[in-house]
Order: sequence, then C-alpha cells, then structure tokens
Amino acid sequence: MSKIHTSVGLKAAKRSRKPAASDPTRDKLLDVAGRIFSDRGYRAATIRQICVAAGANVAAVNYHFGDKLGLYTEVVRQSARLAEFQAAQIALDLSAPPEEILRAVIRARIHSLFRGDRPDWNFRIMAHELAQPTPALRRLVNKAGQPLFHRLLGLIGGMIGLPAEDESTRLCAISLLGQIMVYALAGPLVTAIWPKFELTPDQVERIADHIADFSLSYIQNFRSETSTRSIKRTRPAVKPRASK
Amino acid sequence: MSKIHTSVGLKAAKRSRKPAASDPTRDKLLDVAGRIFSDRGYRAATIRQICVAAGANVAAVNYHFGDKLGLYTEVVRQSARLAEFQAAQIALDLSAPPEEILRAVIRARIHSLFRGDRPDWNFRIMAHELAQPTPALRRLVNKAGQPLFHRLLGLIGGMIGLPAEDESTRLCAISLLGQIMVYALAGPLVTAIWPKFELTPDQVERIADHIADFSLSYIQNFRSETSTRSIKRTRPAVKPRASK
DNA sequence: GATCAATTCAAACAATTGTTTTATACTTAC
DNA sequence: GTAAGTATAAAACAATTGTTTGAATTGATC
Repeated sequence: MSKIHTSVGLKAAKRSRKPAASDPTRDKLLDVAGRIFSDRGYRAATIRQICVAAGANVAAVNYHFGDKLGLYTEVVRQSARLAEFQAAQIALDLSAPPEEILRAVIRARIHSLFRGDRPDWNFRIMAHELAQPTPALRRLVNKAGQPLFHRLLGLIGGMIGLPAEDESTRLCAISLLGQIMVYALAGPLVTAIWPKFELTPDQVERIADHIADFSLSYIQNFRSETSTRSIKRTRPAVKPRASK
Repeated sequence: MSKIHTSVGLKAAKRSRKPAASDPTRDKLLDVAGRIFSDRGYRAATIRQICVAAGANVAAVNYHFGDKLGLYTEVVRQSARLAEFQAAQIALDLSAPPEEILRAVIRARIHSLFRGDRPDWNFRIMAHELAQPTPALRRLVNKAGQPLFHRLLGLIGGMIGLPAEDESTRLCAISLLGQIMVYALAGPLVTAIWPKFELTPDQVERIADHIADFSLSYIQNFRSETSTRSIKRTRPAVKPRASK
C-alpha cells in the first residue's frame, strides 16, 4: 500500500532514504541476473532462478525493478554503459596505427568474453538479442551496439580507403563481428566440436591474434586486390546444386 | 484409449495403414514448425502458434509427434538430412580446385540462408541451438554439424598445408563459420544496423563473394605469412585498459 | 523504547503453455 | 451398411512463470 511500483514511484521511493548507497540485494540481483540473462537469454531465464541464485525472495525483483523487463533493462543499461566506456577508452589512443587499434579492440572483446571474473555480459547479451530480439529492448541494445559498430566502420573504412558508409566497409565490419560473435555464443558448440578446447589465457590470446591476423590479411590488401579484380568475381567451377 | 503415444507406439500406429503416404497435416505441421522454430527458437515457439499457423488443432502435434520435442526432433532430423545431402553433393566435385569448392560451399550456405522459398532451416536452427542449446537435441544437431565442420577442416587444412586437427586450421574454420553464422541470425540486427539493407539476389551474391574473398585472403597467404611472422605477434601499442 | 518507512518474506493469483482426455467426423475393408 | 481404426476438434488439466498482496522484519530517528 505504501509502495508505488511504477517506474517513477520506484525511484522516488529509493531516493528518499538512501540517495546513492549501494543496496546489497539490489546489486546482488543485478549481478547474478547479468550472468543468468547472458547465458540463458531473456525468456529462458526465470525470475525464480535469478532470485534463488541471489539469495533473495521472488518478490525482490518486482520490488527493486518493477518487473522482469525492468531488471533486464537495467542489466543491459549497465552493460551498455560499460561497453561505451571501454570503447571510448580504447579510442583515446588514436595516435596508434589503425591496425594496432583494431587488434586492441579485438583483444579487449575476446578477453572480456572469456574471463568470468569481471564479466561484461553486453556482448553475450547482444548475441542473444540477435538470436531472438526482445521487442522493447532492441532499441536499447542497438544504442549500445551502434557506436561500437560505427567506430569499427570508421576504423576499417580508413584502412581500406573507403567511406564508412560503403558496402565493402560494412561487409568487412560484419565479417569481423561475426568472428568474434561466434565465440560469444560458442560456449556450448565450440566445446562440443572442439574436444580439447581449453580456455587457458594463452589460448584466448591466440584466438584474438588469429581473428586479427585473419581480418587484417584482407583489409590491408584491399586496395591492391580491388584494383586487380573486377566487380564480378570468377564464378565457381562447382555448382551448388549439380545435375547428377 | 486406442492410441499409445510413446515414441514406439506412434510409429507403429502410423505404419499400420499408410506406410509412407504423405499426411497433409503432418507435412504442413512440419513445414510451418520448421519456419517458426528457426526464427523463434525452440522455447519461444509455442505449439499453439505452430498449430494455428498450420491450420491444425492443438492436439495435432501431440498426435503426430508425441510432444513438442518430438516435433522439433523431426524438424531437425529432416533438416540435418538435407544438409548432409547438400554437403555430400558439393563434395562430389573434388576435381575442382579447393578455393572454388570453398566458394561454392559459402555460396550455397548464404543462398539457402536468404531465400525463403525452399528454406533449409538447419543453419538458422543450429544458430539457435548455439545460443541456447536444447539438452536432448544438442547431440543431434552436432551430428549434423560435425560432418560439415570436418569437411571444412579438411578443405582448409589442405589449403594451408596443415592437418585438419591443427589449431590454426580450426581457427580458420571457425572464422569462416562465424562470418556465415552472423547472417544466419542477423535478420533482426543487420537490418537495424544497416538501414538500407535489401535482400536483392545481387546483394546476397556480393555477401557470399565477400566472405569468400575475405577468408581466402588469409588462407591463401597462410604459408608465406607463417614464415615471416613469429609465434608471438607484435603486442598492441594500445592497451585495452589504460591507466588514465 | 516507540514510530515510521523501507525492505523482506511466504503465499496466492492470473496468464501462458505443454499435454491429455473425451467425443466426433472420416475413411477403409468386409 | 456396418465395423474398426484413423484423424480432428473442443475442452480441460497440470505445471510453470511473472506478478501481486499483505503480513512480518529490520533499522534508523525521535
């Protein structure tokens, strides 16, 4: 009766006594929710799962965040904030050659993906959003993804000598993202397809290096390549669907 | 009372009268289930959705397939069968140079991904399985994915002169898969991030070509690259987490 | 120590969803 | 035409899940 759980009323109620004090259960909830959302997805994750994992009551989510979507929103918002911060931090060193910046971005991404101690769930969550978008959240996720993507476009565009809006630039960026993203949701599959896959720091290092090498090979040779080949590539000698 | 809906009883009941006749509602169910499962995922897709879309009763799924998982299993099985067939068909032309085979595989994959008329959902479903694996189905999906992956490993291994089990071979294969997979679940995101993204046949063509070019650039230069660079690459000049 | 608001808790509610049941139409063989 | 088995339909069931409620607990302030 005393609590109003609209999005406004919630904040008002919170601000009244403890302006910015860290609410332990709220933080715990946010923490474990991030972990669970990021590897189960929004729908598959249940409030009860999250609450028991956080050692809180089922009603806690509703009390602190209004509803499940409110909790998810907060998780994503926090995640997005972190991502933006990281991206901005990396971009500060614009003095370095673009290849090294690209390497750094890839490294940062892969590393944060594989270490559980300081999880940034944003990428994994983005991957889930991609697989089955949450109607109301797509906007927010895009708001977090767009800057990163555009930074990538600018970077790559500069390296291949084309504007960020060019199709080739975009294709390259997506190729790069795909390589990272496959590891974002790879846990289940890569381990299944790659028996002795271990997440030693060394292994993670090599993955990041590989993605960088793999991508830079094309990007750095783009100019020469694009001059030697025509728009239409040679058609494959093998047809996808043979007659016999 | 007359029907036993265990997995065995179902088949027995079906085989009794119509050995292999095409059951229209069963086929329709399978068809629309494939479409819905592939873009909603297993959990998010509901039996009622599928049934109303197929113009069938809610009980139809249970009658024909036992339960939801039975339906899904059949969808995946059928999808896997198709994938295996396609893969085998492509591999027949071993006379062609490996680059062209690789191109053909990529083309086939991307094409089948983007055209809705004869949808092969296997790749999209695999992507969903990857995002949140269905416990019982992972085995089956892997059974469909393994051959494709190993074929890829053999192909790439041959091109870069390393055994299929080598780490570099695997990393390349995953890089390639990632680039394709990102389009498999890209519908929602790519269109959001790429405003004027249109699926003209020409566009699809260019995507496939790009992935092939992008990947072959590294693969074809692997030998020379691996001789010129040491195991440890130059460390990035930009640190992911700067002190200030 | 009493008061009051904030928080937590156990229980219940309502909606969804997979599944089952019971009855009815339909087809086929005799 | 009748009987038997198959297929479909409508309704109900049971379990899960997001959400709410109202009481109990806590903790600070006077």
